[in-house]
Amino acid sequence: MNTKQRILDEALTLFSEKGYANVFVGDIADRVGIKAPSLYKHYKNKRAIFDAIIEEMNRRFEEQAKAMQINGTDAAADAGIYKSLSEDRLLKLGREFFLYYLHDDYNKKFRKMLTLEQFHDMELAKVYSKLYVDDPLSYQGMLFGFMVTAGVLKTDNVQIMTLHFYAPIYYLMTICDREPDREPEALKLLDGHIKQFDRLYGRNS
Amino acid sequence: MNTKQRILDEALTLFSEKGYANVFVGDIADRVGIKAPSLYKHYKNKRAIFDAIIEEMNRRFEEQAKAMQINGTDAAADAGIYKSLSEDRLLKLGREFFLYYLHDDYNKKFRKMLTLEQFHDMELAKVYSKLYVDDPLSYQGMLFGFMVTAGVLKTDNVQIMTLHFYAPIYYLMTICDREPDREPEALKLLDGHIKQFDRLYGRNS
DNA sequence: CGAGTTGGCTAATTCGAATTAGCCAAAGTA
DNA sequence: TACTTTGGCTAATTCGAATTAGCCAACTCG
Repeated sequence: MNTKQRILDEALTLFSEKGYANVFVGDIADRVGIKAPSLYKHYKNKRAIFDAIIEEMNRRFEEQAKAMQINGTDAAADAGIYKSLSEDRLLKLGREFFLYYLHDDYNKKFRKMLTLEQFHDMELAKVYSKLYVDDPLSYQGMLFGFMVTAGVLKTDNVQIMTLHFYAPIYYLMTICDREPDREPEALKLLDGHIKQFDRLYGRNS
Repeated sequence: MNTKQRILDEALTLFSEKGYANVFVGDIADRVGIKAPSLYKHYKNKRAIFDAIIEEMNRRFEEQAKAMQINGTDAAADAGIYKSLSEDRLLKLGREFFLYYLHDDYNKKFRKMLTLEQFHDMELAKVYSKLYVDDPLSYQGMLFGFMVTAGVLKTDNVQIMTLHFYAPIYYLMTICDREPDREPEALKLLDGHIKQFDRLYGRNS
């Protein structure tokens, strides 16, 4: 009954593993448990499946953004919560963020798919940059801005500080996407990174 | 006469732009200025072209590694040169490294191609990680190790410090690969990053 | 010189994958 | 109940792209 959605899910899985061009309509159909021609009852053609995935991601993303904005303004109003930020807490937050993005099935697959398709047209490049480069940076930048105001972090350039926090996380994430075996190693580095970050920028530096 | 090499060059260009699966043998032939079937006088099939590109990269890389090893041991012997490292000099080095990797035609194309193919098999994943993740980190880690010894940089964890230096460079490089228009922005961030890095880890921090 | 090799070409051939045609049963609905 | 829609299937069809066959001119070197 929800075949239409199942098609998107299975297609995303396949696209994220092999890239759009290497996935056959028949592969998707197989995984859904139908025959290739049946798939055309739901989508005009292969490309439409891909486009629907991108659209779904946009939809999900906007929901999430809305939710985060609410959190954000709450947080701004109540800057007090940042004052209590200890190294342990920063560590926990960083790790949670990392593991969520890394393991969340939908995020992981979508990110891998976009990685493989990012050079195909400008629009996809923009989506990639937005989701994995610019938005995380500006969101974290906002949080760090509060923390600087609250005196928990010290810097005269929040943007660069945020880059110093996020770039290693991004770097480690790409490693894990490519070689999942290396996750333990990456997690160890992540901890080292955040601890060191706290030492460099934290209250008592 | 050097058609065989021209094929590799044009194929690399195309693969880096569109990915292996979206490039037709005829496209490559067109750019070389021959007909598709003629191409088979030089390579057994399309895959063999791809493999030859990878092999060539391995060859080039080993040459370069050899050259760097010589430089490396020289440098170790003469640690004095690191003592004179100023912020300006670090900035210049970082920027040169960045721009070289970013613009050097062969590096750029090969990196983009691997980006698109990295999930197709473990071997390619390994090549990617080696070239753009592990080797830069360990090479720069070595240099920074000397600098720490020389007292130019201060840290109790060279590996994390190196991650803090390299991850932003990697992050900015992926932006420029995806959206070349953003290079000016990336260069500004690069400068900010290196200056801040120097302030955080440099002699007078 | 003259046989052989090289590297190009045109004209097939093959083949795999996307898509269409057209049938049918079950579910929904007037 | 009878008509329509939905979503599945099998059997074409189409078509594009990789590869092969087989021809030929130019170069190579004994």
